[in-house]
Amino acid sequence: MTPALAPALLPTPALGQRLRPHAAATPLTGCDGCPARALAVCQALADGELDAFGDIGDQQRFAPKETLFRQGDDADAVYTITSGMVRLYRLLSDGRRQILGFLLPGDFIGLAPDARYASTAEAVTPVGVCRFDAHAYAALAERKPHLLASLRRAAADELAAAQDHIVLLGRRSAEERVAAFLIALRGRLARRGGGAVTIALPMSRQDLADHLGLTIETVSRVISRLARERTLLVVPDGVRVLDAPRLQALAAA
Amino acid sequence: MTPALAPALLPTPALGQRLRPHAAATPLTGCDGCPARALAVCQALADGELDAFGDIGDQQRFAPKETLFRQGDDADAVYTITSGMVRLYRLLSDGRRQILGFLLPGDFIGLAPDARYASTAEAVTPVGVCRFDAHAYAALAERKPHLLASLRRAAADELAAAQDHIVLLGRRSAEERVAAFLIALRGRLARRGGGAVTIALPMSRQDLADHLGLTIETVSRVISRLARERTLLVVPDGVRVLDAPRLQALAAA
DNA sequence: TAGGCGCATTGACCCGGATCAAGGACGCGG
DNA sequence: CCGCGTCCTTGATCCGGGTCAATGCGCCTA
Repeated sequence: MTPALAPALLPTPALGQRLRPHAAATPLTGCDGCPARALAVCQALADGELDAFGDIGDQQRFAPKETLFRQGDDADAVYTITSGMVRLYRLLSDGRRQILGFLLPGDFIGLAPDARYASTAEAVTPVGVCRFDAHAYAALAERKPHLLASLRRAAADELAAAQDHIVLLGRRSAEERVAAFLIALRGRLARRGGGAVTIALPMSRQDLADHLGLTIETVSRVISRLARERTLLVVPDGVRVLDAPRLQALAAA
Repeated sequence: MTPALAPALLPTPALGQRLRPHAAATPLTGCDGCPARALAVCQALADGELDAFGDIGDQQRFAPKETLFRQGDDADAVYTITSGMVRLYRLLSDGRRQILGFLLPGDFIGLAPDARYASTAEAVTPVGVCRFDAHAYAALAERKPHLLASLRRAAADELAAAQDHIVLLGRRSAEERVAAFLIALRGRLARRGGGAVTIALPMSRQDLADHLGLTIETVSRVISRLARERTLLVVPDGVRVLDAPRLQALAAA
Protein backbone atom coordinates (compact mmCIF):
# COMPACT_ATOMS: atom_id res chain seq x y z
CA MET A 1 0.00 0.00 0.00
CA THR A 2 2.85 2.39 0.68
CA PRO A 3 4.82 2.12 -2.54
CA ALA A 4 1.94 3.64 -4.49
CA LEU A 5 2.56 6.87 -2.66
CA ALA A 6 6.15 6.89 -3.64
CA PRO A 7 7.26 7.97 -7.06
CA ALA A 8 10.96 7.55 -7.65
CA LEU A 9 11.91 10.72 -5.88
CA LEU A 10 15.27 9.71 -4.56
CA PRO A 11 17.54 12.64 -5.40
CA THR A 12 20.37 10.21 -6.01
CA PRO A 13 21.57 9.88 -2.45
CA ALA A 14 25.10 11.12 -2.43
CA LEU A 15 26.70 7.96 -1.23
CA GLY A 16 29.64 8.51 -3.49
CA GLN A 17 28.02 6.15 -5.95
CA ARG A 18 24.62 5.10 -7.19
CA LEU A 19 22.47 2.71 -5.29
CA ARG A 20 20.89 1.06 -8.30
CA PRO A 21 22.77 -1.97 -9.61
CA HIS A 22 25.67 -1.85 -12.01
CA ALA A 23 26.65 1.75 -11.90
CA ALA A 24 29.52 3.45 -10.09
CA ALA A 25 32.82 3.96 -11.73
CA THR A 26 35.45 5.96 -9.94
CA PRO A 27 38.40 6.39 -12.26
CA LEU A 28 41.20 4.28 -10.90
CA THR A 29 43.56 7.15 -10.32
CA GLY A 30 45.63 7.68 -7.21
CA CYS A 31 44.46 9.14 -3.93
CA ASP A 32 43.91 12.59 -5.41
CA GLY A 33 40.54 11.86 -6.91
CA CYS A 34 39.50 9.50 -4.16
CA PRO A 35 35.99 10.29 -2.94
CA ALA A 36 36.89 9.09 0.52
CA ARG A 37 40.00 11.22 0.71
CA ALA A 38 38.62 13.63 3.27
CA LEU A 39 36.99 10.95 5.40
CA ALA A 40 39.41 8.13 5.57
CA VAL A 41 42.30 7.28 7.76
CA CYS A 42 44.42 8.48 4.86
CA GLN A 43 43.59 12.07 5.66
CA ALA A 44 46.23 11.83 8.34
CA LEU A 45 48.89 12.01 5.70
CA ALA A 46 50.11 15.18 4.15
CA ASP A 47 49.69 15.34 0.42
CA GLY A 48 53.35 14.67 -0.09
CA GLU A 49 53.23 11.48 1.87
CA LEU A 50 50.38 10.10 -0.15
CA ASP A 51 52.75 8.70 -2.70
CA ALA A 52 54.07 6.10 -0.33
CA PHE A 53 50.52 5.38 0.53
CA GLY A 54 49.25 5.12 -2.99
CA ASP A 55 52.13 2.82 -3.78
CA ILE A 56 51.09 0.12 -1.39
CA GLY A 57 47.38 0.64 -1.95
CA ASP A 58 45.57 -1.36 -4.59
CA GLN A 59 42.22 -0.19 -5.88
CA GLN A 60 39.58 -2.82 -6.37
CA ARG A 61 35.88 -3.05 -7.16
CA PHE A 62 33.29 -5.54 -6.03
CA ALA A 63 29.84 -6.19 -7.41
CA PRO A 64 26.88 -6.63 -5.04
CA LYS A 65 27.10 -9.88 -3.03
CA GLU A 66 30.76 -10.33 -3.82
CA THR A 67 32.95 -11.15 -0.85
CA LEU A 68 35.93 -9.04 0.19
CA PHE A 69 37.06 -11.71 2.66
CA ARG A 70 35.60 -14.52 4.70
CA GLN A 71 35.44 -15.26 8.38
CA GLY A 72 38.39 -17.59 9.04
CA ASP A 73 40.54 -16.49 6.10
CA ASP A 74 43.93 -15.33 7.15
CA ALA A 75 43.97 -11.60 7.46
CA ASP A 76 46.53 -10.52 4.93
CA ALA A 77 44.98 -7.20 3.97
CA VAL A 78 43.27 -4.12 5.34
CA TYR A 79 40.79 -1.99 3.42
CA THR A 80 39.44 1.50 3.13
CA ILE A 81 36.01 1.76 1.55
CA THR A 82 35.99 4.42 -1.17
CA SER A 83 32.45 3.97 -2.48
CA GLY A 84 29.37 1.86 -1.91
CA MET A 85 28.29 -0.14 1.11
CA VAL A 86 29.73 -3.25 2.72
CA ARG A 87 28.12 -5.51 5.31
CA LEU A 88 30.30 -7.13 7.95
CA TYR A 89 28.83 -10.23 9.60
CA ARG A 90 29.39 -13.36 11.60
CA LEU A 91 27.64 -16.65 11.10
CA LEU A 92 26.79 -19.12 13.83
CA SER A 93 27.18 -22.79 13.06
CA ASP A 94 23.42 -23.23 12.70
CA GLY A 95 23.12 -20.45 10.14
CA ARG A 96 22.00 -17.60 12.34
CA ARG A 97 23.65 -14.42 11.17
CA GLN A 98 24.60 -11.25 13.00
CA ILE A 99 25.55 -8.23 10.94
CA LEU A 100 28.09 -6.28 12.96
CA GLY A 101 27.83 -3.18 10.84
CA PHE A 102 27.41 -1.53 7.47
CA LEU A 103 30.52 0.21 6.18
CA LEU A 104 30.46 3.42 4.17
CA PRO A 105 33.08 5.35 2.20
CA GLY A 106 35.91 6.36 4.48
CA ASP A 107 35.40 3.42 6.84
CA PHE A 108 38.37 1.24 7.53
CA ILE A 109 38.56 -2.52 8.01
CA GLY A 110 41.49 -4.06 9.79
CA LEU A 111 41.98 -1.98 12.86
CA ALA A 112 42.26 -5.11 14.85
CA PRO A 113 44.31 -7.27 12.58
CA ASP A 114 44.35 -10.66 14.20
CA ALA A 115 45.79 -13.65 12.42
CA ARG A 116 42.39 -14.41 10.86
CA TYR A 117 39.33 -12.40 9.97
CA ALA A 118 36.68 -12.80 12.63
CA SER A 119 33.90 -11.89 10.25
CA THR A 120 32.92 -11.84 6.60
CA ALA A 121 32.80 -8.68 4.51
CA GLU A 122 30.45 -8.56 1.55
CA ALA A 123 29.47 -5.84 -0.92
CA VAL A 124 25.87 -4.65 -0.56
CA THR A 125 26.05 -2.23 -3.50
CA PRO A 126 28.83 -1.96 -6.07
CA VAL A 127 31.84 -1.19 -3.91
CA GLY A 128 35.19 0.42 -4.41
CA VAL A 129 37.98 -0.17 -1.93
CA CYS A 130 41.59 0.59 -1.42
CA ARG A 131 43.28 -2.64 -0.44
CA PHE A 132 46.58 -2.65 1.45
CA ASP A 133 48.84 -5.54 2.22
CA ALA A 134 48.64 -5.91 5.96
CA HIS A 135 52.38 -6.10 6.51
CA ALA A 136 53.21 -3.19 4.26
CA TYR A 137 50.50 -1.20 5.96
CA ALA A 138 51.80 -1.99 9.41
CA ALA A 139 55.30 -1.06 8.32
CA LEU A 140 54.11 2.22 6.89
CA ALA A 141 52.14 2.98 10.04
CA GLU A 142 55.27 2.48 12.08
CA ARG A 143 57.00 5.23 10.15
CA LYS A 144 54.10 7.69 10.11
CA PRO A 145 52.99 8.79 13.57
CA HIS A 146 50.08 10.77 12.10
CA LEU A 147 48.73 7.64 10.55
CA LEU A 148 49.04 5.76 13.81
CA ALA A 149 47.19 8.48 15.67
CA SER A 150 44.51 8.41 13.04
CA LEU A 151 44.19 4.67 13.43
CA ARG A 152 43.78 5.04 17.15
CA ARG A 153 41.02 7.54 16.68
CA ALA A 154 39.31 5.22 14.22
CA ALA A 155 39.66 2.35 16.67
CA ALA A 156 38.14 4.49 19.38
CA ASP A 157 35.20 5.35 17.16
CA GLU A 158 34.67 1.78 16.20
CA LEU A 159 34.74 0.58 19.78
CA ALA A 160 32.30 3.29 20.77
CA ALA A 161 30.00 2.27 17.94
CA ALA A 162 30.20 -1.37 19.00
CA GLN A 163 29.24 -0.38 22.54
CA ASP A 164 26.33 1.68 21.27
CA HIS A 165 25.15 -1.38 19.43
CA ILE A 166 25.51 -3.53 22.53
CA VAL A 167 23.19 -1.14 24.36
CA LEU A 168 20.77 -1.18 21.45
CA LEU A 169 20.63 -4.97 21.33
CA GLY A 170 20.62 -5.48 25.06
CA ARG A 171 18.13 -2.95 26.22
CA ARG A 172 15.99 -1.49 23.46
CA SER A 173 12.64 -2.42 21.93
CA ALA A 174 12.15 -3.19 18.26
CA GLU A 175 10.84 0.28 17.50
CA GLU A 176 13.70 1.95 19.37
CA ARG A 177 16.19 -0.20 17.50
CA VAL A 178 14.88 0.78 14.11
CA ALA A 179 14.64 4.46 15.03
CA ALA A 180 18.12 4.56 16.55
CA PHE A 181 19.57 2.78 13.56
CA LEU A 182 17.98 5.21 11.12
CA ILE A 183 19.13 8.23 13.10
CA ALA A 184 22.67 6.90 13.29
CA LEU A 185 22.79 6.02 9.60
CA ARG A 186 21.39 9.42 8.70
CA GLY A 187 24.22 11.04 10.63
CA ARG A 188 26.84 8.94 8.90
CA LEU A 189 25.39 9.66 5.47
CA ALA A 190 25.08 13.35 6.22
CA ARG A 191 28.71 13.50 7.29
CA ARG A 192 29.55 12.13 3.86
CA GLY A 193 27.58 14.82 2.12
CA GLY A 194 24.17 13.20 1.88
CA GLY A 195 21.01 15.01 2.80
CA ALA A 196 19.55 14.58 6.26
CA VAL A 197 16.07 13.81 5.00
CA THR A 198 16.35 10.83 2.71
CA ILE A 199 18.11 7.85 4.20
CA ALA A 200 19.45 5.36 1.69
CA LEU A 201 18.79 1.75 2.60
CA PRO A 202 20.38 -0.32 -0.13
CA MET A 203 20.48 -3.40 2.11
CA SER A 204 17.60 -5.86 2.34
CA ARG A 205 15.13 -6.10 5.20
CA GLN A 206 16.81 -9.35 6.12
CA ASP A 207 20.08 -7.46 6.49
CA LEU A 208 18.43 -4.90 8.73
CA ALA A 209 16.88 -7.67 10.80
CA ASP A 210 20.21 -9.46 11.18
CA HIS A 211 21.84 -6.21 12.25
CA LEU A 212 19.15 -5.22 14.74
CA GLY A 213 18.59 -8.63 16.32
CA LEU A 214 15.04 -8.86 14.94
CA THR A 215 13.21 -10.78 12.24
CA ILE A 216 12.44 -9.51 8.79
CA GLU A 217 8.73 -9.37 9.62
CA THR A 218 9.27 -7.23 12.69
CA VAL A 219 11.47 -4.79 10.79
CA SER A 220 8.87 -4.55 8.07
CA ARG A 221 6.05 -4.03 10.55
CA VAL A 222 7.90 -1.33 12.47
CA ILE A 223 8.74 0.57 9.31
CA SER A 224 5.17 0.21 8.08
CA ARG A 225 3.86 1.53 11.38
CA LEU A 226 6.22 4.52 11.28
CA ALA A 227 5.08 5.20 7.74
CA ARG A 228 1.40 4.86 8.67
CA GLU A 229 1.79 7.45 11.42
CA ARG A 230 3.65 9.80 9.08
CA THR A 231 7.02 9.62 10.81
CA LEU A 232 8.61 8.11 7.71
CA LEU A 233 7.86 7.86 4.03
CA VAL A 234 9.00 4.65 2.38
CA VAL A 235 10.71 5.27 -0.95
CA PRO A 236 12.56 2.84 -3.22
CA ASP A 237 15.82 1.79 -1.56
CA GLY A 238 15.33 4.05 1.41
CA VAL A 239 13.10 6.13 3.62
CA ARG A 240 12.42 9.80 4.01
CA VAL A 241 12.21 11.29 7.46
CA LEU A 242 9.00 13.27 7.73
CA ASP A 243 9.00 13.82 11.47
CA ALA A 244 12.60 14.00 12.63
CA PRO A 245 11.85 15.02 16.23
CA ARG A 246 9.53 12.07 16.65
CA LEU A 247 12.09 9.66 15.22
CA GLN A 248 14.71 11.16 17.47
CA ALA A 249 12.43 10.72 20.45
CA LEU A 250 11.85 7.07 19.62
CA ALA A 251 15.58 6.52 19.40
CA ALA A 252 15.68 7.80 22.98
CA ALA A 253 18.81 7.70 25.11
CA MET B 1 16.50 -25.81 47.28
CA THR B 2 19.96 -25.62 45.78
CA PRO B 3 21.89 -23.72 48.44
CA ALA B 4 21.45 -26.59 50.89
CA LEU B 5 23.60 -28.73 48.66
CA ALA B 6 26.39 -26.24 48.70
CA PRO B 7 28.78 -26.03 51.62
CA ALA B 8 31.31 -23.25 51.31
CA LEU B 9 33.63 -25.14 49.05
CA LEU B 10 35.07 -22.30 47.10
CA PRO B 11 38.83 -22.91 47.10
CA THR B 12 39.43 -19.17 47.24
CA PRO B 13 39.20 -18.43 43.54
CA ALA B 14 42.56 -17.08 42.57
CA LEU B 15 41.35 -13.79 41.30
CA GLY B 16 44.30 -12.04 42.87
CA GLN B 17 42.08 -11.07 45.76
CA ARG B 18 39.30 -12.44 47.88
CA LEU B 19 35.72 -12.30 46.78
CA ARG B 20 34.19 -11.87 50.19
CA PRO B 21 33.75 -8.25 51.29
CA HIS B 22 36.40 -6.13 52.92
CA ALA B 23 39.58 -8.07 52.35
CA ALA B 24 42.30 -7.59 49.74
CA ALA B 25 45.45 -5.67 50.41
CA THR B 26 48.19 -5.62 47.86
CA PRO B 27 51.12 -3.74 49.30
CA LEU B 28 51.42 -0.46 47.45
CA THR B 29 54.85 -1.12 46.07
CA GLY B 30 55.88 -0.43 42.51
CA CYS B 31 55.20 -2.60 39.51
CA ASP B 32 57.47 -5.39 40.76
CA GLY B 33 54.96 -6.93 43.08
CA CYS B 34 51.98 -6.14 40.90
CA PRO B 35 49.71 -9.14 40.53
CA ALA B 36 48.72 -7.97 37.08
CA ARG B 37 52.31 -7.55 35.95
CA ALA B 38 52.28 -10.48 33.58
CA LEU B 39 48.83 -9.75 32.15
CA ALA B 40 48.66 -6.07 31.68
CA VAL B 41 49.61 -3.73 28.93
CA CYS B 42 52.61 -2.94 31.11
CA GLN B 43 54.23 -6.25 30.22
CA ALA B 44 55.27 -4.56 27.00
CA LEU B 45 57.91 -2.66 28.89
CA ALA B 46 61.27 -4.07 29.81
CA ASP B 47 61.98 -4.10 33.51
CA GLY B 48 64.24 -1.13 33.16
CA GLU B 49 61.54 0.95 31.59
CA LEU B 50 59.10 0.29 34.34
CA ASP B 51 60.50 3.14 36.38
CA ALA B 52 59.11 5.73 34.00
CA PHE B 53 55.91 3.81 34.10
CA GLY B 54 55.70 3.48 37.84
CA ASP B 55 56.40 7.17 38.13
CA ILE B 56 53.30 8.26 36.32
CA GLY B 57 51.16 5.46 37.71
CA ASP B 58 49.21 5.99 40.89
CA GLN B 59 47.93 3.02 42.82
CA GLN B 60 44.43 3.27 44.20
CA ARG B 61 41.86 1.07 45.90
CA PHE B 62 38.10 1.11 45.68
CA ALA B 63 35.55 -0.55 47.93
CA PRO B 64 32.60 -2.41 46.38
CA LYS B 65 30.12 -0.04 44.72
CA GLU B 66 32.57 2.83 44.61
CA THR B 67 32.88 4.41 41.20
CA LEU B 68 36.16 4.89 39.36
CA PHE B 69 34.54 7.37 36.98
CA ARG B 70 31.15 8.30 35.64
CA GLN B 71 29.62 8.41 32.19
CA GLY B 72 30.04 12.03 31.07
CA ASP B 73 33.01 12.92 33.28
CA ASP B 74 35.92 14.20 31.33
CA ALA B 75 38.32 11.43 30.65
CA ASP B 76 41.49 12.56 32.37
CA ALA B 77 42.83 9.16 33.33
CA VAL B 78 43.32 5.60 32.13
CA TYR B 79 43.44 2.55 34.38
CA THR B 80 44.87 -0.90 34.65
CA ILE B 81 43.00 -3.22 37.00
CA THR B 82 45.40 -4.94 39.37
CA SER B 83 42.94 -6.83 41.54
CA GLY B 84 39.23 -7.37 41.94
CA MET B 85 36.40 -6.90 39.47
CA VAL B 86 34.96 -3.77 37.87
CA ARG B 87 31.67 -3.39 36.00
CA LEU B 88 31.50 -1.00 33.08
CA TYR B 89 28.01 0.18 32.16
CA ARG B 90 25.87 2.70 30.38
CA LEU B 91 22.56 4.04 31.61
CA LEU B 92 19.65 5.06 29.41
CA SER B 93 17.67 8.11 30.41
CA ASP B 94 14.82 5.97 31.71
CA GLY B 95 17.05 3.94 33.99
CA ARG B 96 17.63 0.89 31.84
CA ARG B 97 21.19 -0.27 32.28
CA GLN B 98 23.51 -2.17 29.98
CA ILE B 99 26.68 -3.59 31.45
CA LEU B 100 29.28 -3.56 28.69
CA GLY B 101 31.67 -5.83 30.50
CA PHE B 102 33.29 -7.02 33.68
CA LEU B 103 36.95 -6.14 34.02
CA LEU B 104 39.53 -8.37 35.65
CA PRO B 105 43.15 -7.89 36.73
CA GLY B 106 45.27 -6.97 33.73
CA ASP B 107 42.38 -5.36 31.90
CA PHE B 108 42.85 -1.84 30.71
CA ILE B 109 40.39 1.05 30.53
CA GLY B 110 41.01 3.97 28.26
CA LEU B 111 41.99 2.45 24.96
CA ALA B 112 39.58 4.77 23.31
CA PRO B 113 40.17 7.95 25.21
CA ASP B 114 37.59 10.35 23.97
CA ALA B 115 37.04 13.70 25.63
CA ARG B 116 34.52 12.16 28.02
CA TYR B 117 33.91 8.72 29.43
CA ALA B 118 31.11 7.01 27.55
CA SER B 119 30.35 4.71 30.45
CA THR B 120 30.57 4.38 34.19
CA ALA B 121 33.09 2.13 35.94
CA GLU B 122 32.22 0.78 39.36
CA ALA B 123 33.93 -1.66 41.69
CA VAL B 124 32.10 -4.97 42.12
CA THR B 125 34.54 -6.37 44.68
CA PRO B 126 37.31 -4.48 46.45
CA VAL B 127 39.42 -3.27 43.58
CA GLY B 128 43.00 -2.21 43.07
CA VAL B 129 43.95 -0.16 40.06
CA CYS B 130 46.91 1.62 38.62
CA ARG B 131 45.73 5.05 37.57
CA PHE B 132 47.57 7.07 34.93
CA ASP B 133 47.10 10.65 33.92
CA ALA B 134 45.79 10.44 30.38
CA HIS B 135 48.20 13.01 28.98
CA ALA B 136 51.26 11.61 30.67
CA TYR B 137 50.26 8.19 29.50
CA ALA B 138 49.80 9.29 25.92
CA ALA B 139 53.16 11.04 26.04
CA LEU B 140 54.86 7.93 27.39
CA ALA B 141 53.18 5.78 24.77
CA GLU B 142 54.57 8.03 22.09
CA ARG B 143 58.09 7.31 23.27
CA LYS B 144 57.69 3.57 23.76
CA PRO B 145 56.76 1.66 20.61
CA HIS B 146 56.41 -1.59 22.54
CA LEU B 147 53.74 0.01 24.65
CA LEU B 148 51.91 1.27 21.62
CA ALA B 149 51.96 -2.13 20.01
CA SER B 150 50.66 -3.62 23.21
CA LEU B 151 47.84 -1.08 23.27
CA ARG B 152 46.89 -1.99 19.74
CA ARG B 153 46.71 -5.64 20.65
CA ALA B 154 44.57 -4.79 23.64
CA ALA B 155 42.29 -2.66 21.47
CA ALA B 156 41.96 -5.52 19.01
CA ASP B 157 41.00 -7.90 21.80
CA GLU B 158 38.49 -5.49 23.19
CA LEU B 159 36.87 -4.90 19.84
CA ALA B 160 36.67 -8.63 19.20
CA ALA B 161 35.07 -9.11 22.62
CA ALA B 162 32.55 -6.38 21.88
CA GLN B 163 31.66 -8.08 18.60
CA ASP B 164 31.26 -11.42 20.35
CA HIS B 165 28.86 -9.74 22.70
CA ILE B 166 26.92 -8.20 19.82
CA VAL B 167 26.42 -11.68 18.39
CA LEU B 168 25.40 -12.98 21.80
CA LEU B 169 22.82 -10.25 22.31
CA GLY B 170 21.56 -10.23 18.76
CA ARG B 171 21.19 -13.89 17.99
CA ARG B 172 21.31 -16.11 21.04
CA SER B 173 18.68 -17.50 23.42
CA ALA B 174 18.71 -16.91 27.15
CA GLU B 175 20.27 -20.27 27.87
CA GLU B 176 22.95 -19.80 25.23
CA ARG B 177 23.76 -16.37 26.62
CA VAL B 178 24.30 -17.66 30.12
CA ALA B 179 26.34 -20.64 28.93
CA ALA B 180 28.49 -18.55 26.61
CA PHE B 181 29.10 -15.98 29.31
CA LEU B 182 30.17 -18.61 31.82
CA ILE B 183 32.51 -20.30 29.33
CA ALA B 184 34.08 -16.97 28.42
CA LEU B 185 34.49 -15.89 32.03
CA ARG B 186 35.96 -19.26 32.91
CA GLY B 187 38.56 -18.78 30.22
CA ARG B 188 39.46 -15.34 31.44
CA LEU B 189 39.73 -16.49 35.04
CA ALA B 190 41.78 -19.52 34.05
CA ARG B 191 44.20 -17.34 32.13
CA ARG B 192 44.73 -15.45 35.36
CA GLY B 193 45.54 -18.57 37.30
CA GLY B 194 42.10 -19.59 38.46
CA GLY B 195 40.81 -23.12 38.19
CA ALA B 196 38.67 -24.08 35.24
CA VAL B 197 36.01 -25.74 37.36
CA THR B 198 34.80 -23.10 39.80
CA ILE B 199 33.71 -19.86 38.21
CA ALA B 200 33.63 -16.89 40.57
CA LEU B 201 30.54 -14.73 40.19
CA PRO B 202 30.97 -11.87 42.63
CA MET B 203 28.47 -9.72 40.74
CA SER B 204 24.73 -9.82 41.44
CA ARG B 205 22.13 -11.55 39.30
CA GLN B 206 20.94 -8.10 38.33
CA ASP B 207 24.41 -7.37 36.99
CA LEU B 208 24.38 -10.57 34.98
CA ALA B 209 20.94 -9.74 33.62
CA ASP B 210 22.03 -6.24 32.63
CA HIS B 211 25.07 -7.68 30.89
CA LEU B 212 23.21 -10.43 29.04
CA GLY B 213 20.17 -8.41 27.99
CA LEU B 214 17.84 -10.44 30.20
CA THR B 215 15.91 -9.97 33.43
CA ILE B 216 17.06 -11.12 36.82
CA GLU B 217 14.32 -13.75 36.91
CA THR B 218 15.37 -15.28 33.62
CA VAL B 219 19.01 -15.45 34.68
CA SER B 220 17.99 -17.09 37.91
CA ARG B 221 15.75 -19.59 36.16
CA VAL B 222 18.37 -20.55 33.58
CA ILE B 223 20.99 -21.11 36.25
CA SER B 224 18.53 -23.11 38.33
CA ARG B 225 17.67 -25.27 35.35
CA LEU B 226 21.35 -25.91 34.56
CA ALA B 227 21.86 -26.85 38.20
CA ARG B 228 18.80 -29.13 38.22
CA GLU B 229 20.11 -31.05 35.24
CA ARG B 230 23.57 -31.34 36.81
CA THR B 231 25.40 -29.13 34.34
CA LEU B 232 26.29 -26.68 37.10
CA LEU B 233 26.49 -26.64 40.86
CA VAL B 234 25.59 -23.36 42.46
CA VAL B 235 28.03 -22.37 45.21
CA PRO B 236 28.29 -19.13 47.20
CA ASP B 237 29.50 -16.35 44.89
CA GLY B 238 29.91 -18.61 41.93
CA VAL B 239 29.16 -21.85 40.14
CA ARG B 240 31.02 -25.07 39.59
CA VAL B 241 31.00 -26.63 36.17
CA LEU B 242 29.97 -30.26 36.49
CA ASP B 243 29.44 -31.00 32.81
CA ALA B 244 31.81 -28.86 30.80
CA PRO B 245 31.07 -30.45 27.42
CA ARG B 246 27.37 -29.83 27.86
CA LEU B 247 27.95 -26.21 28.87
CA GLN B 248 30.24 -25.79 25.91
CA ALA B 249 27.60 -27.24 23.61
CA LEU B 250 24.98 -24.83 24.92
CA ALA B 251 27.33 -21.94 24.31
CA ALA B 252 27.34 -23.12 20.68
CA ALA B 253 29.02 -21.18 17.91
C1' DT C 1 1.85 -10.09 -22.18
C1' DA C 2 2.48 -13.84 -19.33
C1' DG C 3 4.90 -16.29 -16.10
C1' DG C 4 8.31 -16.72 -12.60
C1' DC C 5 11.41 -15.26 -9.02
C1' DG C 6 13.01 -12.71 -5.12
C1' DC C 7 11.94 -9.49 -1.90
C1' DA C 8 8.49 -7.07 1.17
C1' DT C 9 4.21 -6.73 3.50
C1' DT C 10 0.45 -8.30 6.21
C1' DG C 11 -2.37 -11.36 9.08
C1' DA C 12 -3.12 -15.14 12.56
C1' DC C 13 -1.21 -17.53 16.04
C1' DC C 14 2.36 -19.00 19.32
C1' DC C 15 6.09 -18.91 22.64
C1' DG C 16 10.30 -17.33 25.12
C1' DG C 17 11.18 -14.33 28.17
C1' DA C 18 9.20 -10.16 30.68
C1' DT C 19 6.27 -8.78 34.37
C1' DC C 20 3.95 -9.26 38.65
C1' DA C 21 3.89 -11.36 42.99
C1' DA C 22 5.10 -14.32 46.75
C1' DG C 23 8.11 -16.53 49.48
C1' DG C 24 13.01 -18.11 50.98
C1' DA C 25 17.91 -17.52 52.60
C1' DC C 26 21.39 -14.88 54.51
C1' DG C 27 23.72 -11.31 56.88
C1' DC C 28 23.66 -7.52 59.93
C1' DG C 29 22.51 -4.55 63.85
C1' DG C 30 20.36 -4.32 68.16
C1' DC D 1 17.70 -14.18 69.48
C1' DC D 2 14.78 -11.31 66.63
C1' DG D 3 13.63 -8.13 62.98
C1' DC D 4 14.82 -6.12 58.85
C1' DG D 5 16.93 -5.43 54.39
C1' DT D 6 18.90 -7.36 50.37
C1' DC D 7 19.28 -10.65 47.11
C1' DC D 8 17.72 -14.86 45.04
C1' DT D 9 14.36 -18.20 43.63
C1' DT D 10 10.01 -19.76 42.07
C1' DG D 11 5.28 -19.57 40.33
C1' DA D 12 1.45 -17.42 37.54
C1' DT D 13 0.32 -14.63 33.93
C1' DC D 14 1.11 -11.49 30.09
C1' DC D 15 2.90 -9.64 25.83
C1' DG D 16 6.45 -8.23 22.33
C1' DG D 17 8.22 -10.14 18.90
C1' DG D 18 8.92 -14.74 16.60
C1' DT D 19 6.86 -18.21 13.47
C1' DC D 20 3.98 -19.72 9.87
C1' DA D 21 1.45 -18.70 5.91
C1' DA D 22 -0.58 -15.99 2.37
C1' DT D 23 -0.51 -12.37 -0.81
C1' DG D 24 1.51 -8.28 -3.07
C1' DC D 25 4.82 -5.96 -6.00
C1' DG D 26 8.32 -5.04 -8.98
C1' DC D 27 11.52 -6.81 -12.35
C1' DC D 28 13.35 -9.96 -15.44
C1' DT D 29 13.07 -13.15 -19.35
C1' DA D 30 10.66 -15.29 -23.08
